[in-house]
Amino acid sequence: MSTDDVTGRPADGPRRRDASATRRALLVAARTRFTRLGYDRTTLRDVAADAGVNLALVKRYFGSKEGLFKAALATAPRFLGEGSGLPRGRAALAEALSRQLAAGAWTEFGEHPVLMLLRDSGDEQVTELRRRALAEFGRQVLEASGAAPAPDAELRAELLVALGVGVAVVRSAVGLRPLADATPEDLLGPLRDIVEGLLGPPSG
Amino acid sequence: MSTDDVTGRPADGPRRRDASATRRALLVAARTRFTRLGYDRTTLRDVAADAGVNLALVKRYFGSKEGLFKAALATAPRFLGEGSGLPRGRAALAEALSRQLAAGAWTEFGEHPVLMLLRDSGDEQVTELRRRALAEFGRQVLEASGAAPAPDAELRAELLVALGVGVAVVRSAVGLRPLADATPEDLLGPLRDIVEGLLGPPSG
DNA sequence: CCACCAAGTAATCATGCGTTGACATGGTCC
DNA sequence: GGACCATGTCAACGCATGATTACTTGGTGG
Repeated sequence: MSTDDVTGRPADGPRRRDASATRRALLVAARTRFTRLGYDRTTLRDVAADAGVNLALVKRYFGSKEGLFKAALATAPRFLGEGSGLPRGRAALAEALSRQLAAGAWTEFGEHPVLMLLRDSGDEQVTELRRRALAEFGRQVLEASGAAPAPDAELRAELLVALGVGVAVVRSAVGLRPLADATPEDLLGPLRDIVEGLLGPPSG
Repeated sequence: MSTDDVTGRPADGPRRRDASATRRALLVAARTRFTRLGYDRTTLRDVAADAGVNLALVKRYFGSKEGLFKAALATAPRFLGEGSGLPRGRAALAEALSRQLAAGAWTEFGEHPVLMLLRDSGDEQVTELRRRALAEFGRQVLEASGAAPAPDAELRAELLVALGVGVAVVRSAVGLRPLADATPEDLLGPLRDIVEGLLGPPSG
């Protein structure tokens, strides 16, 4: 398998015996490979090589491949909002969405971070983590949109989550054009229309 | 690995020496496992066991695992439209979408067929197939929606494709609720709003 | 300077998997 | 019935990979 040079390794200077740096290097390399290649196609040997570190150290610091994967997953941003929550109002929501979806600078992941979130290690615990992360995002959308208490408001919010997931997949993993090449500005108009259509007439 | 009994094997009667039936059985088993588990976690031994067939026969009939995968992929429906194209008009489009996305009876795939389409074997040729299939779907959407010749009409159509992909992923692979439990009727209203928001005021 | 322990290394093990080739068997046509 | 080919079976190989163990190295505190 052994795909080479997925990440431009930080070309570290002569760092010697720095445990936390080693940990960090492994994590960065792991995120990139897991995000791009998925769980199975990511080999510990490649990750260790990318990190410039001995293979056995992933056992020392993360216990196992699964442990490394979960640690990498735990560093995934909350997709949108990044903890700070989504901006209020639908126009702002649409804009935040378009920015996040079109951003190209995911150096820590190599691709859109939501792909890391979708990667499957086969562990049910991981599936649950993913579900929770996306549900949380749905909640933020619901809240940010100043939702009318419609009975299907939650469903509509999750459709927006699904849209975000789909766009990330189609852009990063499929490369469908023109979607894959669209800039935040290109995306903004259509996304605004979707948000307004989905969530009802503008309210903020 | 060896997950067992992913598919309720057809409990075939004493079929003996029927090449085409063997081929078909392998294909059905392969579709289910590939769709549910992905390429890497699907083992030929499990597929053969599901099909009630000897392992070496996949070499005979499909040459290799990659060959089996491509054959399985080739049987994936065109996602929507199923060759016949999408119904004309936006209301009909929204309805077709909601039906396809909410359908539960994908016995040949075990999950929504779009997941099969997203499965990655690492082969670039497969990526291209996928791109083509989704692009084709985008074209159908564009055409079915009686698009105004807006400069970003294509982009908007592909956003609808992305939505479909995202919903399939979030429903089948993530299990986000309430989205995962939504019926076609539940989906219809919100989808209609999205379609109309995205594609402009109703025109058919 | 020395002892000690964390950090790092190298070699090896165990296993699961795709692939392969040699062999058995059934059905069909002369 | 016998030859012949398609169909199906069996056992094994080779390889990649995750895991593990025994060992070395370096720096830090006494």
